[in-house]
Amino acid sequence: MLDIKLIQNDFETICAKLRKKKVDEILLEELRVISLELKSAKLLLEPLQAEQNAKSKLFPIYAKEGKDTKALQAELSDNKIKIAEALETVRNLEEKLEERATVIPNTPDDSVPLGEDENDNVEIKKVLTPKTFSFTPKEHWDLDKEQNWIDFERGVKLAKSRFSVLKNQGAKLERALINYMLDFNTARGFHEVAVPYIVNRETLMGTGQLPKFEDDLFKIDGEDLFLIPTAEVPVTNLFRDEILKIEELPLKMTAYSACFRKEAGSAGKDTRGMIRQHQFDKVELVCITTPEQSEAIFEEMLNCASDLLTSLGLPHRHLLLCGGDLGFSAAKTVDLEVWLPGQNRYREISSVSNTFDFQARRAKIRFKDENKNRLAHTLNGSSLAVGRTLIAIMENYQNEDGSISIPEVLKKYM
RNA sequence: CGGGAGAUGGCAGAGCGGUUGAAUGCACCGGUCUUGAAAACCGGCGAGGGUAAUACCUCCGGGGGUUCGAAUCCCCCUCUCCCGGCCA
Repeated sequence: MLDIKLIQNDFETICAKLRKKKVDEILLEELRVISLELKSAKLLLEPLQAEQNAKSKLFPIYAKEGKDTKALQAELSDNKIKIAEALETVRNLEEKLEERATVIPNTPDDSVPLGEDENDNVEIKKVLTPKTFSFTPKEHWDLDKEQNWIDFERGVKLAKSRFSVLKNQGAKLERALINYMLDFNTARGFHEVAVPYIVNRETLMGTGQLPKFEDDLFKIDGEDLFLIPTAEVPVTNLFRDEILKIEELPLKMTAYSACFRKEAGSAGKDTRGMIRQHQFDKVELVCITTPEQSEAIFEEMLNCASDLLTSLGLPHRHLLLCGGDLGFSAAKTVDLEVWLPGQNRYREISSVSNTFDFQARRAKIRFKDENKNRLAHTLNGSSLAVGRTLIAIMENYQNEDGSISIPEVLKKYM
């Protein structure tokens, strides 16, 4: 959530920043007006409450002195009605403010380039050169005809489209990748956690998926519970409503989880193969830091994911997302795109984001700094999307006879 | 899913209608003492809003109600624990 004080005191700056994310200024102006109305409504309410509190305390004193309380009681009964009215106004405004503030995205960092969509993202660097094949490399679904690692048809039978089944070496490679990734991350000081795949509304509010993106989530029928779209949600919320000790920071965590996404709005996109599924595996990095540390930790997370790809021998590039392509909660995001020789293009395989204090404000994740409670910074990044890594290995490690080699680092996991 | 008990500050745990935002203990922070540490003693120590700083307001699981006044009384919900059933 945005800092309402900034809306009140530095409106122009917020507007300028959110222009990068194409947020309608009218929404912000509305927010500003409501917040000011709320402020004055409270100024009306609080003296009434103060009076009620002070005068109510007179009753035991009057009783001791044997004084009559009739008049006082009448006066306070009257005041009570005024309080109820003023309170009603305050509550309505609070509700309105909450409703509007929670759907405004995070402000982009100054380093975020201007741009409309993914075409305006800025390539920072390429890592590893794609190898040249002496034959025409196949796409993973063609390779699979030979390998029989992925069963697309029966995935659909069991659930619906965009579900698949892994078999044989495919299933084993998936498992090997998860273990390898977790080991890689823990060697770099990230602590492993295993979290629930089903979370409540508050948790999803905390990281920003709700209230705005409910349609993208699988909801449990009859309960106010949802399947997680990423481990970022439960892991970040581990510290919701907590005040951490500054010495504990940065908190560096890594978690494997299955992820569930409705992929609403991506009809017709990536319908072939295993690129875009309703259920996929991912190993995630989540950090909670002080504002002072967050920039450095962001680089550390990015390097971790990039080095992981390098260690697997997978060529990739770093893309700095432009304002138009930034996610709701992110202030800054670098995507990692892996080279897929079969598709002859780079495809997203990781996304590392710094949300600054946006999620921390929503989730009330603070730390104590010299007796003061300050909002923490939260960061998240994939390291990596497992299914896409599997595909990348298939396509990059394919041989002319249709067989697939296993990357050296994974051999001991197979 | 059935029967019982409960939810209070970082933890433990009082309070059960009136200067109680909350006793006490532990933990924590500062000080005295000590070569240093421990012990002992003194002081501080929940969160959010508001203010230049005070005042002041809100919060005792969540929501509603009774009252001049609620942590305390009533209703609903959620969660936790114990007993039984079911089950990885």
